[in-house]
Amino acid sequence: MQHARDIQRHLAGRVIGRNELGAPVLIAGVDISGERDGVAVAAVVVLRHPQMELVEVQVAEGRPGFPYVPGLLSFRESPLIIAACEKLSHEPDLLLVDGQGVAHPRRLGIASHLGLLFDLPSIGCAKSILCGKHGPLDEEGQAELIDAGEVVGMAVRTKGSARPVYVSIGHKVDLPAAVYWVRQCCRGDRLPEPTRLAHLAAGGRLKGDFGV
DNA sequence: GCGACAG
DNA sequence: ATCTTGTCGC
Repeated sequence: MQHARDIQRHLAGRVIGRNELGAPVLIAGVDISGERDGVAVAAVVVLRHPQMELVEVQVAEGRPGFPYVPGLLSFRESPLIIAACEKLSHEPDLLLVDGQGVAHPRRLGIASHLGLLFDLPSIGCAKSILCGKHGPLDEEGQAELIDAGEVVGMAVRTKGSARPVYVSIGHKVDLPAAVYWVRQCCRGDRLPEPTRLAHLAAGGRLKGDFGV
């Protein structure tokens, strides 16, 4: 599917890497579960900073109309995630995504793609690297993620001695702000609360149901 | 040509 | 993503 890659190269030029994020109050996290009999579940949760209390949860299920292809994740997951987000009654100030932002071969990972579609500040926080490499983490537990000579993200140790997560710009934020907010959202877990809870919700294991 | 490869 | 619990090591 070469066309999908052309779309990414085109949209990448629209990503805003300047920080337009103030102090977000409503932070949304999105994630999608693996298929069950061909059906996947997308979930979006909205938390209120700084208490990180759950404000809203919405889900949407259906058949991913696109296979998993490294680099084309958004074409597989975005439709269901968008369906779930359209049910929200709360408009988030920031979107946290389980996946890469611009730390992507064509600089348009799913976090950037969703940020553009919703015209919302977004941040990508992935559990592993898609492209790029980095040296040892510094005293802050961080190291720049570099691809083709460009700093595309940051490896960030968010908990104890656990392996780092990979933070990158989604849209309308800069890297320092992205790293700052990911750290702000981590509550004793390696992954930020928004995406962690979205993951649980997508798997139908979010305790204390929210009318889902 | 041979690997690497978000979820 | 998924197969899968307790266990070895610092």
